[in-house]
Amino acid sequence: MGSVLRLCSTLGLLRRGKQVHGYVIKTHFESNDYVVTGLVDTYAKCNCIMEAEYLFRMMPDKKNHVMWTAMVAGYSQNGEALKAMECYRDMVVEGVESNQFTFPSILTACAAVKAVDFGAQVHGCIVRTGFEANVFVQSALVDMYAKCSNLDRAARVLENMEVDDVVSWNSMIVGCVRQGCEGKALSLFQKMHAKDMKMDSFTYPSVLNCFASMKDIKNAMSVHCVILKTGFEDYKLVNNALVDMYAKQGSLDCAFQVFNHMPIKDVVSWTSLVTGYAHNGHHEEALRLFIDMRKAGIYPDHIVLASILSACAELTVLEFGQQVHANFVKSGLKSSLSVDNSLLTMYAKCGCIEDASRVFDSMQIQDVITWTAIIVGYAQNGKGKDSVRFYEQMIASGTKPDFITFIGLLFACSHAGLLESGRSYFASMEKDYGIKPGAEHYACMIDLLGRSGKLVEAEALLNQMDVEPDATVWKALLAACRVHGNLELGEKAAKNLFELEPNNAVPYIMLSNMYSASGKWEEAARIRRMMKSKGVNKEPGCSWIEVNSIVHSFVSEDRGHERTAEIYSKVDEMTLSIKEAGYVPDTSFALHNLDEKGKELGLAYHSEKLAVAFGLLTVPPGAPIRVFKNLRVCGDCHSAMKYVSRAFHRHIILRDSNCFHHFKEGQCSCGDYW
DNA sequence: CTAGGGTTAG
Repeated sequence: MGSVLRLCSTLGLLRRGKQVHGYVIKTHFESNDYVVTGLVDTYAKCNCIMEAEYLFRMMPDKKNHVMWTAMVAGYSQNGEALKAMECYRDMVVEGVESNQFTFPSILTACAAVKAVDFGAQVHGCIVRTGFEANVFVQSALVDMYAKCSNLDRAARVLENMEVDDVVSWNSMIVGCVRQGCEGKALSLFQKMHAKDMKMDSFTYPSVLNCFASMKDIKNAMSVHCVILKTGFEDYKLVNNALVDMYAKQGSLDCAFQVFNHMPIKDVVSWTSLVTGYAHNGHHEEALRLFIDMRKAGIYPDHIVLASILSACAELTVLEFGQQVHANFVKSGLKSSLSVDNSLLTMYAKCGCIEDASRVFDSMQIQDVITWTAIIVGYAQNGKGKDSVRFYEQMIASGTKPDFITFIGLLFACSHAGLLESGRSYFASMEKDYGIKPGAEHYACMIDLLGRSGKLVEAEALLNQMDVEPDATVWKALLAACRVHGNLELGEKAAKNLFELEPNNAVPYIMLSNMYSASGKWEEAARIRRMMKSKGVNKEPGCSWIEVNSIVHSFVSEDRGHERTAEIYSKVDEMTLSIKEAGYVPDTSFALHNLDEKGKELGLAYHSEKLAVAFGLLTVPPGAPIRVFKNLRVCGDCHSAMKYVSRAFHRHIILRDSNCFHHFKEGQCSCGDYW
């Protein structure tokens, strides 16, 4: 019976194991130590930890050390590290001695939950009982220390080993990679070669992972050759690591090639490709691959869901994201921090701050990413004061803010015009949390100071930066100069932008407009000519709206849509009724070389107005109209939208290149400052 | 009768 059970446990044969269990009961062997140990082990290996636990507990008080070990191992192998530790503790309390089988199991459990203190105590017992020469015990120690970020102690155990054990070396390499010590990992791998150690199918995934984070394509390709030569190309995990490594390098063709040659692909293979495409900016392709994965019958896991939701967030495709959310709920997968964080971000980026907030409220635990996401989300949606409220809650909850949190927080302060809070948070980040401000933080501060009319202070802050000002910093300064009519400083900012972003038309247009506004027509024309001669083109303004999963896009005075006639008469109806309510077209946003009537006509059919009119025609009453624009919304359109939201009792959400505008009952969430 | 290591996200 013992050998049959051994076979069942090794092969994971649950049904045959249950048959043996029935036979054990029939033949009254249910109190035989050897037999019950075998059953405990079989059930544990078949992921039936409850049954294993039941049999273990039903045994009379005195259980031998082998059965205890089987139970500890069972918990550990079923991902119940804490229970494994509890069980081991009970074993020690009962006075049962551990052996060379017990220690590796309990150390694995410690490694899984990074319980380095518990692990170190076990290490003490190992030394006391003389098991430290056992190679299984040693490798488990190396792995435990490495996983608990204690590379030094791991290395010490490794160095004291008498044999060159590939398992221990593999563990050490993985530990180094996870700690960001890729160089150490690589030199270990080279040492393995020098020692002529036999690599196995576990070595390659770790080493490839190392090359992936080092972006070392040359070495990676030669290892790929070795893999082919030594016959390791049939291992799924090796191939998954290859796909991931090539995808992370941006060599999507190579990644795809390896992927296509794999006879069996699992969710990890697909995820590596999906994230590879997403990271290289091909978000649509990532969504398409996700659909292909589902068609291939692969069920998504938490990781692929988190990636796909962040692709949805990047593309602001709300309906796709909602479907992914719905499928996640239906799938019965347990909710997880990473998926919830991605859902939260997706909703916030799509302008659904209420849904983002609902996700936040539903979460059992929040980490720094959660808090940062909600802070940024509220700020992007024009509710900077709520962001600040969440930041204070975060601090009260004991979560430490990081570099990114402060970008979100300062962004919130600047968009809400919270000058004093912004100043004090900016000072606090280095003083209280030791985080050195980066260009991103300075850009927010300069934006905040600029909006508050403190141009002198903004310039002073720029001059005292200890990091090189990047384009975002100069853009913030330029925007401030435009609002406050400071030509001289504006020229300086624009000139820096011409160099940093030579293909960006925005600084040319802004500077030219600033010249026009102060009557310097010659200068304005000169900038336009300069722009033309450098071949820089203004990106055409474009707005779009998603209705029933179809995207309808419009440019200014667009007549290409099949319902053009209806759309234009809706725009005219819109204009007429908001004029009655007091709207006056702001012709300062129109072209200069037209008379008043011509200017007004030029404004009337801007892309965002066409998209909103289409929304009024197609989106059911009561539902919000969500429009996206590639550029900043024009001032006249912004004013018109406020009136439309009141006259038509509609919540209009317009996401432009800068932020979300929530128009409701004649008001905009941005407070008219954007 | 009982034991150790690998790949995917943010």
